[in-house]
Amino acid sequence: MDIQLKRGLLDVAVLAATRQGETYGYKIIKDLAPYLVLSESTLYTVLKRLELGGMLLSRAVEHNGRTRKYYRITKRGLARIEEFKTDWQEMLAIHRLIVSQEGDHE
Amino acid sequence: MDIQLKRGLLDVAVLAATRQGETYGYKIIKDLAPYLVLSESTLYTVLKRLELGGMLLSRAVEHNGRTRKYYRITKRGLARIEEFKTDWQEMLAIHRLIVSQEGDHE
DNA sequence: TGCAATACTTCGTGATATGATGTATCGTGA
DNA sequence: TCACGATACATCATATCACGAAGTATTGCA
Repeated sequence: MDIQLKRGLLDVAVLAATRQGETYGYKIIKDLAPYLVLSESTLYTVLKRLELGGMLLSRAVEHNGRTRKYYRITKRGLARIEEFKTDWQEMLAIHRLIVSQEGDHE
Repeated sequence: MDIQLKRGLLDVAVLAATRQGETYGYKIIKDLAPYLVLSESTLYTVLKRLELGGMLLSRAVEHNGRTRKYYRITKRGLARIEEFKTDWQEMLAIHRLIVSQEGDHE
């Protein structure tokens, strides 16, 4: 689907994926796949951004010889989701504007 | 509201604003203002992009000594709006994922 | 032995929104 | 008359961002 459209949901969708408890990058990709296709480079960029913004906390764990980074959502992360819900109301208004009034012309 | 969220609606909202007949940049800004705040630099960038993509056609008209560019939506522009409606269904699915299942943890 | 899956990282690129700035006219109020 | 806001469009520099490509390293299966 349209990249631009996806952009607004990306961060929040990743945050939502961490709500059920600690999880890690590769698993998030698999979990979100049915809803949202995102590449590894994109996801890890998002995770870094969210951690820098204080919305996620990470913890490195040795797993089968590889490092796995577990992420946990913070209060600020949860607040970000709430903020999204408000923004979504505005999105709905704009969406109505776009799909409505089709019979107005001709 | 969140810039990233707005991005996906920008082009389509501008297209929708041209559906009621020929209109011009400055008027589009005023018309969309209640729903979507966009600066002049953003709007004219969008208009140029849409025209390059064959979704809008422009016509320069002398008006009070200044040039005014009137825009008209094309078939491709209308198709773009239809495409958006499909994408929106996917958006709704992701939105449900984000706002739902809140009771799943703790 | 080779390939796919798992798991994370870095780099370069292209797309994009926006503020700042510029050009030009008209009407209004001090 | 002079400054300012509204009208109207354009360009440039900047910062953000999604993503493909490529790299590193292990496990397990054909």
